[in-house]
Amino acid sequence: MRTSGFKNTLLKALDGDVIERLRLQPVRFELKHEIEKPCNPIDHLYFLEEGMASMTTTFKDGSQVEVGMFGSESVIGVSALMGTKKSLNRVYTQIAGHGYSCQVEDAKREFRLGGAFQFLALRYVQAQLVQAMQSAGCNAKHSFEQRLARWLLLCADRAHIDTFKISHEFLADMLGGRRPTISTTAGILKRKGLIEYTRGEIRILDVPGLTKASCECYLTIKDYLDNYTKFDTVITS
Amino acid sequence: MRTSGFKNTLLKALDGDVIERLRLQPVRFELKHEIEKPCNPIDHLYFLEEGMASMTTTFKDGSQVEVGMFGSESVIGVSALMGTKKSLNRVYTQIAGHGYSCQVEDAKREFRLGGAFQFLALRYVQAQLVQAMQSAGCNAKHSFEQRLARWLLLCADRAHIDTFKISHEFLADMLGGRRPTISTTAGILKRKGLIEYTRGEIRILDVPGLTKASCECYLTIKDYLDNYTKFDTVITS
DNA sequence: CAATCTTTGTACGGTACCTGACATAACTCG
DNA sequence: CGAGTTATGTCAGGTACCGTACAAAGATTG
Repeated sequence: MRTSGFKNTLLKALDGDVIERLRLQPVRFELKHEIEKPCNPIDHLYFLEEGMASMTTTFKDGSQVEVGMFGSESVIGVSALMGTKKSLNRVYTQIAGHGYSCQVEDAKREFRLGGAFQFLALRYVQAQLVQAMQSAGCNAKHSFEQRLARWLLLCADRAHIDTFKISHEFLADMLGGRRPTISTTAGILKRKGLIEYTRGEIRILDVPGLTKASCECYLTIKDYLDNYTKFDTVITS
Repeated sequence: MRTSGFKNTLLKALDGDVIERLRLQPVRFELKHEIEKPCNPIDHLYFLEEGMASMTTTFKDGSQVEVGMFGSESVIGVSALMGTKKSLNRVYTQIAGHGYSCQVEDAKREFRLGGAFQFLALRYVQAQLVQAMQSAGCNAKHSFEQRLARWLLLCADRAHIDTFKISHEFLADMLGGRRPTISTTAGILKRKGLIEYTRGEIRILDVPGLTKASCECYLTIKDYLDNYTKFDTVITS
């Protein structure tokens, strides 16, 4: 019997000898820690075991919008394997947690072998692309209520928890809206009995209900993130 | 002296022996031809020499939003190299043109060699990701006028032309808006002297002016698409 | 426990875009 | 050249969200 003990989707799928070659180091991720800064060199890849991090695009005026989430299914920094030396976007911890780090050189060496690690890393890049593309469509067409519901559900799935510390202010930033809009929208979901919240903390009460309040984007992204390692994932609508 | 004669960024950058192994076939792309259909198997990669194609996400209600453009800098179907068997999105010709096709098996074989083709394909995937991520942010935060200007400029850059046949109806679909909104917005740009148009045809008159009317997303995406083959591209803001 | 800071509730005028409808103009084909 | 089709102009009422402001309530610090 071989239980690797990892919670991370990628690490779980890799053989012991690959894991050894990656020379992983345990890491803790504190709240609001900036894992990648735009234009800064990427020197480590990170595999989350617990917690959640967001990737955002930042505009010149300082505003930002979320374009992807990282949880225990993710690798942070795969773009380094794609030939990019410097990070394109900001990535930072939304929910504190822990995981493993790996030197870029070790990851690149393993990637070049063309085995399981390459396969999984490429599949994960594809998953990131799906997230970004679906977000692009979603942000153009769906209401705040739908998008807030989508965000809460995806966040809960990434971090495997139903209660998280997050302020309306931050949610507004993630969804590309204003804080008062989030407050009223969250109020609507609360009155519907789908969530409850107090100062700085939100709890999901009714997942099916919230799924119904969200747009199809939630399930599209969830399905892909849950199944991207499988050989021939197809998202059927 | 070695001039390959290709206009496609990737093909131009590849050695003759790689080109031979890819066993390219010339292809014409008719207007509104669907190059990839969602959930359909990908069996060819396409390298555009002239023309422009859009990738869109399609929602259950049939509406769609553009998430990426393909021009002479692109490869269509790279996700097949990332381990995906079936297309995730719709890709179709917006401006008729021509290029080359390549069997997925030939491309995969070449990709596995880990040489220049792999390098360039991976860089291009990264470029697609940048496009999708920037679009996600742009769709959330920028006005229709900015986004329309951005679209026209990117389209002109992809296809290397300043006049193209496209209806307001299609533009509305691309940007995720309604046709009347496009008509009024296009009217504004026309009155500003930045573009002119007649039934089904738009011409860009003033590129710097249109750039000013667009958002920063135009230059961010353009810079990346223009330079993704270079070793250490950094988008500095 | 008072002072301060952070987070949330709420209100209000303004604007961008939607929804739907109808009119007009241009191209296409018989 | 007339009929049908497709593309654009425009309008009017409605809604979602913005921008800003201020008040209230919970947390934190001295």
